[in-house]
Amino acid sequence: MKLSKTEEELMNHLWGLKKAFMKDLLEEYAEPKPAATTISTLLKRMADKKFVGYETKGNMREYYPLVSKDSYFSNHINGLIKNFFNDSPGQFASFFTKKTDLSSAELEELKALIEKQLDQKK
Amino acid sequence: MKLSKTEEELMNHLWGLKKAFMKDLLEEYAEPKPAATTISTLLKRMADKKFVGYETKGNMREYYPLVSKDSYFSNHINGLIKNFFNDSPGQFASFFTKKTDLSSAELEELKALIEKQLDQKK
DNA sequence: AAACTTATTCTACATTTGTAGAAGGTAATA
DNA sequence: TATTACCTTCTACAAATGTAGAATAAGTTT
Repeated sequence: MKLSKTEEELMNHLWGLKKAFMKDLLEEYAEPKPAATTISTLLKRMADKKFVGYETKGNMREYYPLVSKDSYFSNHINGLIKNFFNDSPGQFASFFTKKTDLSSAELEELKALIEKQLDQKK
Repeated sequence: MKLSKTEEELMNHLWGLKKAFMKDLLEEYAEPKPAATTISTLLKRMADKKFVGYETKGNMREYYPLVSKDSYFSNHINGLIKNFFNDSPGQFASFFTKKTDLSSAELEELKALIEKQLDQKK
């Protein structure tokens, strides 16, 4: 099961807030905000799909993610890589660094990260 | 406008072949292959969306991509980055290298690539 | 207790997506 | 030229998606 595009957007807000009432989530949206019922519908669908859980507090619910952003993304990206880059993360990585505009600072940071990973491999 | 998941899959085959008749595309699929009409429907929708063009040859068409895989992906990835990583490619990159399992060789390659990019920035 | 606020569920509906049969066209072939 | 092989378009339809009004429920305030 997967989230749709708009559900992903909402999920992302929820990841940011960690825990939130419907009202809080609605606030995250830029104008023009969607109708509150729209958010509710999405939350219900996401709860049905087991992507969010909630605790009932009075007449409302405090929602929280049931999957971490990290694990959600690993799948997501791996699917992408599988589909478009012959299942080769390396191919994807090189495409990525070539096609996105990273600043020098970001490149340095990334380089350091890679060196650290190389170290750990030994 | 965007391609749907299945359209993307078909597009990916087309990128691989560069030019192809419906028959050729159908062959790319693993068993159980979809119905030929299904592929035709998708091709028509993709043509309507201006993602593929074609040359008529007799009673059939030779299809070809109207957008390169590279540019399609830049958008795709940038959307992803915008949505989930605060619009920060660096954040995404570090997430990526941490979460995917790159081999030492791939890491080395990536490091070299980054160094080259750093050089060019000067 | 009445009125108000706010959230949730039900219902609804237009679009998009995934699939494919039926019908109709052209080129090659028997 | 009748048949065969393919292809494309038309039509269809179920499921998923994007949105949101109406109805309902439960605290909150007056």
